[in-house]
Amino acid sequence: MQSLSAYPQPSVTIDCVIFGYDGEKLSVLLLNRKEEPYAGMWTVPGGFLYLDETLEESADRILRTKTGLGSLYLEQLFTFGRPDRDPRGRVLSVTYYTLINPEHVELTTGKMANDVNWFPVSQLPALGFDHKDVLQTAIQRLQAKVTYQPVGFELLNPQFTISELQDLYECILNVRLDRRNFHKKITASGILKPTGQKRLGEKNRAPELFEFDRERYDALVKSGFQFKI
Amino acid sequence: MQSLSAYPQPSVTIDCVIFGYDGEKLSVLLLNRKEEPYAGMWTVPGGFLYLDETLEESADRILRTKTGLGSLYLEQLFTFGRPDRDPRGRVLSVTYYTLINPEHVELTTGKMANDVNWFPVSQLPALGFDHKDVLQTAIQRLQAKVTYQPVGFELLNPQFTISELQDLYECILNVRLDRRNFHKKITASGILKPTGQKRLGEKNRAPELFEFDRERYDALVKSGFQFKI
DNA sequence: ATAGTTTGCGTGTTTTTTACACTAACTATC
DNA sequence: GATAGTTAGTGTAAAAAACACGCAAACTAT
Repeated sequence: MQSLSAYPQPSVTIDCVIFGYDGEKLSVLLLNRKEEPYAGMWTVPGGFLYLDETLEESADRILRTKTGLGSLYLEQLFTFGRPDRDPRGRVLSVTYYTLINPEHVELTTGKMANDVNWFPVSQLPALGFDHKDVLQTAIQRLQAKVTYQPVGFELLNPQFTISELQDLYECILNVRLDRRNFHKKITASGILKPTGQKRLGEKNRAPELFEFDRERYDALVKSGFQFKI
Repeated sequence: MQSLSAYPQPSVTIDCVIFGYDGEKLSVLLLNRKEEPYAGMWTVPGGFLYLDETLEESADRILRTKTGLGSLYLEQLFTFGRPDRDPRGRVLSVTYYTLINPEHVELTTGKMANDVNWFPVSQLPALGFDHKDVLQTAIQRLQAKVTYQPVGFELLNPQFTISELQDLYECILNVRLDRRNFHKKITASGILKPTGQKRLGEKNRAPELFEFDRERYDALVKSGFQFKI
């Protein structure tokens, strides 16, 4: 059995695109780099893979260390591998992405970075490495995914109104949807669990509060159901 | 600027799932391994990444060397990275997949393998490494993709009949479609270019021959068109 | 009580999907 | 060269889904 060291070995980083939705706009979490290369520039949080951890474990560790976020549900996005993408040498980047509600988490700037911050996807700063490509790929994937799977519920409070959900969809897809048809479609889909409660206190009719019915959703998926907006 | 060698480096292989459709069934190209680990078992064609080539260039080189196939349109599938997936040590696998017509290509068994052969996806042999997972992921991806993008045309002759196209879709998706509705839908989509010719010689009405109109398809995609079966 | 606002429900219209019938065109055979 | 057998191509009606709205109900502010 031939030894692995007979073959040249690249370095591998795990980079994570964290999308955030604050009720108004879609943002992404970026780190300001303290070290070369690209010191002072912004990048998606990432770090080198250790040899004894899975890709997902690595992503979790890196996010905890650099941003204070942990236990996120991450989905693999793409592996970037242009030979010149890192000036230090050959570095592959296995990327992951997820969606969170920025108001539900607390950020901690790890000691490797100058700063950690949210940027609206419509106003991104200059990015280091090939992270512009990474973000573009992530946004495309998110848009594609959101139309046929109920992602996005993580971004809302556990109890939310249909209008809040609609705002989220409009924001991610960058479209405008008819309020009444959205209401009909989403309630008919069977994945919203009515709580029977209302949100009072606003200066108009109190909307009903719903929860995402994951059990029901999983059951529907099993029997061939396809979520569609 | 810190050196890359401060971090442990895994090995990286590129593995390719080559689907083939011969007019009847969906198959996949497998190699019988000559060397340890998993000598004598079947795996998807793959090899180690060199440091000066892109991931796609690597895939192309590996396929040429091991199967004789070159210049295929490959799409990235997933990166597998369980720490125990290779007994020799930490090896990531960046996987690619594509679809070809086995009758249009000639296979060459590289000197690293005992044999190269097609296997129907419904009758797979025991597979080395985690290639069972790789194939399962690839089939799922292919099925998802084929429903909203016109992949599959590569598997047919440049000129094909609508029935041939339908057979292909039924085979990949493993469903049965109504002949007349399929005909209507696919001709209405505007991505088939009529050739005005017919295929004679069979013992029934001669069907019209079509070509895939890639120009028209690209134009449609640009203006927001979504192909759907 | 009333005005202002947003929610929830209803309804008619258009488009898409589905199911199925029938005729046309080709080959093989007598 | 007529006829049977087979698959190709077209049509059409019903069902379902998508779309475009109207309107009353429910809440707050005044």
